Amino acid sequence: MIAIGQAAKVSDLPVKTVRYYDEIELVKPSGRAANGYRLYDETDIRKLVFVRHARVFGFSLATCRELLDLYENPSRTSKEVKEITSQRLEEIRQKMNELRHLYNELSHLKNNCHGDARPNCPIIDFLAETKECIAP
Amino acid sequence: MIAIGQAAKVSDLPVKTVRYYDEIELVKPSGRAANGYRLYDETDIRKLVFVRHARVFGFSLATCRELLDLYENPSRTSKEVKEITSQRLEEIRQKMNELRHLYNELSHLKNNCHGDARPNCPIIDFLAETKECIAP
DNA sequence: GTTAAAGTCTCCTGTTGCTGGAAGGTCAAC
DNA sequence: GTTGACCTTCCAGCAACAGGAGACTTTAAC
Repeated sequence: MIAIGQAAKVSDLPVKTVRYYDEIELVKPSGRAANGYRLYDETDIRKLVFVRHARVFGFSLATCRELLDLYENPSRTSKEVKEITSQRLEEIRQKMNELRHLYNELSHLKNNCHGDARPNCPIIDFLAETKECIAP
Repeated sequence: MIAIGQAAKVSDLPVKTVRYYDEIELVKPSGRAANGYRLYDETDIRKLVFVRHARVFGFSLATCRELLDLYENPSRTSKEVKEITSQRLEEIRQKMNELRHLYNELSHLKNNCHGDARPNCPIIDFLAETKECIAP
C-alpha cells in the first residue's frame, strides 16, 4: 500500500489527477491510513494505468468507466469492448474529416494571401463575408 | 438598430452566444434602448458574422479577438493575418497527425479482437498493460 | 531536539465556450 | 387585461483537470 505521490509516479499520472479520479469515483484508493492519507494497492495502480492508456486514445472518462467495468468483469464479452472501440474509431474518423476539410479551405485562403505590408487580405475578406445574411 | 433576437437570427448565432460575446467584450452592442435592451447596428452584425466564420475554422475566441482587431484596423498588414492563419494550420496539422496515429493503433487492436461472446480481448489486454511500470 | 523540506489533506477558483434555467421586466396583440 | 413572445440579470453546469491557500504530518538533516 503506497501513498498518492508514489501511486502517481508509478502510474505516471499527476497527483491532482489521481485525486480527481478518487473524487469522481473512477478509481478509489483501497484504503486510508490513520492520518487520512489515501492508500493504493497494486490493483488500484493497474486501474490507474488502465485509465491513462484509455485516455491516450481519447476515450472520455465516462467511457473509461465502462471500459474499467468490462476490465474487471470476468464475464465480459470481447464484443462489448469491440463495440466501444468502433464508436471511438468512428468519432476519430469524423474529426479527421472535419479537420481535413478545414485544412483545405484555410490553406487555400492562405495561399491566396500575399502576406505583405498591405492591408488587402483575402482571408479577412472571406471571414467578413456577409452575402448569406446581409444585403450589400 | 435591432434587438438581440433579430441580431442573433441575422448573424446565425444563438442569442445566448451573442449575449456571451457582449459579456466578454468581444462584440458589444452599439447601444442600449431605454428599457435596457441591447441594440445592434449593421457593423455589430458584421462583427458577429466575422466571429462565427472564424470560429468555424477553430480559431479560439482569443484569436478571434486578434482577427477582429485586424479586421477593424485599416493599417493592418496581410502578413499579420497570414501569420495567424499559418499557426492555426499548424495546429490542425498536428491534431490530424495525432488522430491518424491513434486511429491506426486503435484499429489495429480492433482488428485483432474477435468480438465474440468470450471475455478474452486484446484491446483490454493492451489497455491493462503495465510492463512499463509494474514488475509482473 | 529542532527545524526545514517534502508530502498530504480539503476546499475553492479558474480554464473554454458556451447552454440551460429561474425570476423578473417589457411590449404588442387580442 | 391577459396571454405570449421578447428581453434583462444572475447562477449552475459541462469536461477534465490545474493551481493555490491553509493546515496537518512525516521525514531528513544538523
